[in-house]
Order: sequence, then C-alpha cells, then structure tokens
Amino acid sequence: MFALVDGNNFYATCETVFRPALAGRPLVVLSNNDGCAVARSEAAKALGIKMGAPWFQIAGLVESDGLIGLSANFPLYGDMSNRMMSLAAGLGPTQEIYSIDESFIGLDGMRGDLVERAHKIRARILQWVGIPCGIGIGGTKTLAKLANHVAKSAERKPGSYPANLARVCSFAVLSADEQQAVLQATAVGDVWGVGRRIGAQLKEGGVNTAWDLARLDPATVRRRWSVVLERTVRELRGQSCIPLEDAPSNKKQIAVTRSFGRSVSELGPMLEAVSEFASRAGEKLRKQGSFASQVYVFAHTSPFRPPPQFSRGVMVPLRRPTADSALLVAAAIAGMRRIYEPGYQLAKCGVMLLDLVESSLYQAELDLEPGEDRDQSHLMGTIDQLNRRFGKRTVFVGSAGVPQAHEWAMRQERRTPQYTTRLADVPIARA
DNA sequence: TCTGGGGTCCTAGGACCC
DNA sequence: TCTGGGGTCCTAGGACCC
Repeated sequence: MFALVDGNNFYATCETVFRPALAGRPLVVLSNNDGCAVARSEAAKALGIKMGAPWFQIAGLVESDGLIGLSANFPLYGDMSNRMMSLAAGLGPTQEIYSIDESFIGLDGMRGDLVERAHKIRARILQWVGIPCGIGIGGTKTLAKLANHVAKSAERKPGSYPANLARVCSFAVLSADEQQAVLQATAVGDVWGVGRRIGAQLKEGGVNTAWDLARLDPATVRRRWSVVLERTVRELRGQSCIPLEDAPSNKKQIAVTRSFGRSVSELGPMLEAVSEFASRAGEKLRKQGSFASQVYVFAHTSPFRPPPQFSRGVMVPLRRPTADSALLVAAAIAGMRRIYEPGYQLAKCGVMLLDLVESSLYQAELDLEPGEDRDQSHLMGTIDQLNRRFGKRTVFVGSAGVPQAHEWAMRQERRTPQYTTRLADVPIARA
C-alpha cells in the first residue's frame, strides 16, 4: 500500500505562508528571468492562466485582475519542502521523496485506520508548515497518484468526485462500484504516465477514461505502445509494478542550463556562461561523490524568434573521469569554442556532465603517473566548504582568457527583480 | 522586447561480431 | 518470390515526469 502526499500549488503556497495577505489572490511564481509561470495559486488558475504561460502574455492581468507575479525563491521552497517531507514521513515506515512537493510513503505493515491517520498528518503539515496537502492512498503508486488527484479535485472542483473524498482519498477503502465510478470520472490524460502524445492516441482509439485504460489488454498495450504504458495498465488494475525507492540514488547525468535575459552574440559572454555552469555542475558532481567522463556543451537561438536559427552541441571527452572544476571548465570552454559561430542571437546554453562514475570505485583503479596530481580534489573540497559557509561564489575557479565568470552570474542575478509586482502594501508575517 | 530547468526510461536502428 | 541467423553494444530521439 502506498500514499502520495503532495503540497498544493507548492511554490505559490510557500510565498503565501510568509505573506498571508496574498491568500486568495491570483498569484504566479515565475521561472528564471521571470520568463513564464511555473506555479499558480487557485485564483490564478481561475483566471485561465496555464502552466508555463509566458509572463509577457499575462502581465496585463496585473492591472485588470490584480494578478501578482513573484520571481522564484528556490532556497525558500527547498527549506519548506524539507519541513513538509519530514512531517509526511510520519505517515508510514518508508518514504520516497519524488519531487520538491511530492513524496510517496510506503504503508506496508501499518495497522489501524489509514484515512484517519492521513487526515491527522495533513492537519499537522498545515498547522506546522502552513502548506495544505492532498493525500492519496492506493495499492500501487499509480493508484495512489490517482487517489491524490481525486483528493485535490474533489476539494477544488465540487462535483468532480464525491465530496467525502476531498483532501484525503483512499482508493483501497472504496467498494468495487465506487472504484469503477472514480476511474470512469477520471480522464485518461490525468493518469500518471499518460502524457499529451499517448493521451491523444488513446482518445483516438476510444480510450477516454482511466477505466477504459485499465480494461485494455496489457500485451496489446505493450505491442502498440511500450512496456511503460503496460505497467501503467497493470498498476491501474492493482498490480504493483513500480517499487518505492526510499534510498535516493545518485544522478546519472548532471545539467546546468539557462536561458539568457537578453540574447547573446559574442563568444566572450558565452565562454563566461559555460565556465560558470561547468563550475556549478562540478559542485553537484562532488556533492554526490561522482566523477564525469564527458562534458556536453550546447547553445541555441530562441525557437520562438524568426530565423536564422542556430542549435549545436558537442561532446567533449575528458582524458579520464574527474570532478576537478578546473578540468570541467576547461572542457566546457573548449566545447563552446568549437560550436560557437558569430552572427546569431543566442538565447540559451548549457553544460551537462555525462557518463558519471562513482569516485571511490574509480579512484581504486587510478594509476597515476609519477608527479601527476590527484585532480586537486582536496582543493575542490575546500572551495565547496567555503562557498557553503560564506555564500555562493565566494571562491571560484578562474580560467586564463575567461576571468569574469562570476561577473556573468552576478549580472544575471541583478537582472532578475525580486518582485515584478509592487508589494509595499502587503505585510510580511512576523513570527 | 519578453516563452524554465532538470531529470528518467525505453526503443529503434545501425555497427559490428562470429 | 526466395538472398543466414543471431547476438551485443551504442546512440539518437521520443515520451514521460515535476
């Protein structure tokens, strides 16, 4: 048995916790460079604002409907997430933190009334952290997800599902008839694992609801689509195929990519950007104790602008796996020099670290030549510690010919205003 | 003028091998 | 008409997730 605990409109709610006057108001949290909406309050959804809506297209709602746009504050959300997760963990013996606002809880071995218990945990999270959650319970992860969808929908859209399933919904305690009714009331596109593409194909074939999907023959689904969708079908039928992953595993690839606030044409700023990204990627790499074998560097123009378009990437193999920022930065710069071409309005670039290996495993077979340095791993650890203690970029790796990597980052940060809407009249909560 | 960032898994098809 | 058969490895791209 699984539960899925999920914070409502997470980023938007986090902001509201610290500014209670925002409650009930249409509010969106904006992505990097205030590009588009990545979270919406209920009132913002009611205005018809879609997930990912570009800010410049909805900015008019500030005047007409009192819409508030806030630049994202990810450290705050991360902190709120930690608090929420530690309380959610009280629901059962195991926990998988699935994303910043969601965790699965393994409920095997739990006795007593799970619905009542879930209501208590939910109330505690609301009281102690200030985040309202939806909790779904089911015999498989997919059913827990679906029950969570029911819990949230029943609360927000009265009439979509029975009212007694609001906030906490356990699929497991429903009768067979009730389960069927819930599945029939759920659009196939709302099932976890069914995206836009496959959702459209299913509907074309007359498969419109979760109930229809559950009734398809798994072998046929595998042939027509894939084992992934076959698993979804089986999970909808109550056969658990996706286990709980309570030990977070290391990333298999690490990426740092950004869109620019303004387009960039010159090589210099591009080199600054990838230097910064490679350095940040290196920090993440060392944090999980891995070495990278390859560095992928890419850049492209905005797909939303008229031609000429440019999109290019290159794989830069490292002489041997490393976590040394100096080597990663050098590889990223070499890659950028290789793909760069003047004459384009570049909108985005990024650095990815690939073919990661566990550093302890690799080091065991390291056979260094006489006098060869061990990748300055001690120095890197010191830099990471200083930056953790005194703030990002207190110490950073410079590169010959590209001395201003941190300047690029600083300009990026300054360009993002903390708030796009004046909040002078909104009081800040005091403890 | 202005359109996010970071992941995972699976599959098909080509290269290569005996 | 029919052109061997089977295996592995790698990669690019698709689809999904939040």
